[in-house]
Amino acid sequence: MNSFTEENYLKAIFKLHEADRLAVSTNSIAEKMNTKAATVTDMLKKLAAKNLINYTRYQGVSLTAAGRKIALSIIRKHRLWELFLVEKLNFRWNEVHDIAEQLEHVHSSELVERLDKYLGFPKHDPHGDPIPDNKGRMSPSRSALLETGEAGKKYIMTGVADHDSIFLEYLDKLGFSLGCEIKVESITAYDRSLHITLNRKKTIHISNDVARNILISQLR
Amino acid sequence: MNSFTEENYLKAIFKLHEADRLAVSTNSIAEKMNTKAATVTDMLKKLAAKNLINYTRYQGVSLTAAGRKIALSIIRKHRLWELFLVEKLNFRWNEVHDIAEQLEHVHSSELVERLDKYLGFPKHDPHGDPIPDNKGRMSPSRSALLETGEAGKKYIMTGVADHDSIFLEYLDKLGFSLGCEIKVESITAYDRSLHITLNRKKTIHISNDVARNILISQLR
DNA sequence: TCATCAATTTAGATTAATCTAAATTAAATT
DNA sequence: AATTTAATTTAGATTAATCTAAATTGATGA
Repeated sequence: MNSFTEENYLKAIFKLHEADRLAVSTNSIAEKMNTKAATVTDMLKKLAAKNLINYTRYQGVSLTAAGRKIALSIIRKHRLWELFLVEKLNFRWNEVHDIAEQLEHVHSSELVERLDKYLGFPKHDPHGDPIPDNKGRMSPSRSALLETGEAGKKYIMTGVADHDSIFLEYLDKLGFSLGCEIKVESITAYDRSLHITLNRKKTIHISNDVARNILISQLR
Repeated sequence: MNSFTEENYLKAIFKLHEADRLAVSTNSIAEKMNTKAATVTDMLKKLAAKNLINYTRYQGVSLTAAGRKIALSIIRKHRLWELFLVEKLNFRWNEVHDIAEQLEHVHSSELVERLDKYLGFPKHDPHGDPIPDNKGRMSPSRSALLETGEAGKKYIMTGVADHDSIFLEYLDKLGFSLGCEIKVESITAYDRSLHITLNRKKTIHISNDVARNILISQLR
């Protein structure tokens, strides 16, 4: 069995690799995990000894098949628990991350499968992120960002790129929610801020910073 | 915040004190926690330094109000999660203990309160044990043991004294379940084994070992 | 009362995860 | 190619939880 810490390192490496498809550096892991590079090096040696990562000094790391499998199972649990918290216990989408960080480390494959069934074998979590199935497969979720939207066109919100609670709460307040319709009315050339209409009801103005963190798919 | 380990020690001390109302000995804790006495001594010093237990060398320990509060909150979480697993995820009563041992250490009072509400503010877990409320209050559960039952009388099963999975599975197979009606038909003087009828349907024979681990209340 | 024994504690190590500071290496710049 | 710089690793400590073995203490019973 692997410790919580090991599981968290594997998850971090998976996510960093997902973000930019390169070999993952020691420093980037240290930043993500909120520790020091020296600590990361020690852990990398340990994970390499367990054949969970490919590691050569100074060269960065990648996950082995075994490491990837563990990372995906943690992400699966995290996202299932997040959905449980929102759907069944009525938490809001900005309140569930920290609790799911703990729940994701509960070891019981039976529990995960039953939770999955209880939730109706969902494909996405409350932030629109895909939930891996028990084989580690998940939809690639190649969504576009709202900042690439064109004036006059309509989109559906499919997720967020920033999962920070502050950001999510702000989106809530503005009226955004997963699946809402977003019509781009106009784009300001100067700062790339947008005027948009949400669900044909409410027209608001958002900065490019916000638009860059909202995932959309085209509505035809 | 307290570590999982500290929480487990507090829970163990609470349960040992509950069993026999005496000061709890180092050895009994070691046995319950599956560690060595020396390890326990170290931990007792640590818990005493945090004012969670009253400890004087060679004298055994008791919980302070603060320690008791933590122990009860862990037990509350454990029992709520067990009920969730049985009621919502359809686990059987002998499958939930190990998973609840993990879930009980998830820190989030909001989560516990919402879970409690989701389950309808239950008073008992799947084994008939009382669930402490968020103030730490719980019904004393002063049940009698089936071994004290009298021939010809009827009882309701209210819980079990032994929570071992093997025992629970055996009870299942015999047809016992929480709330079932038990009529004591006869008692064999020699070995104190019992002939009983379950739910007016099925008459079986059980040893005193089994009867000693079933909690009942009189049916009037 | 005093010797004996069982329970408990202390002493000294070990392992996992972390740190700081120093050393090393690879990459970038001149 | 040589030098500088930034990233990474190593060295050496620290803390929490654990262990074994030795020492101590309190209780028991002769």
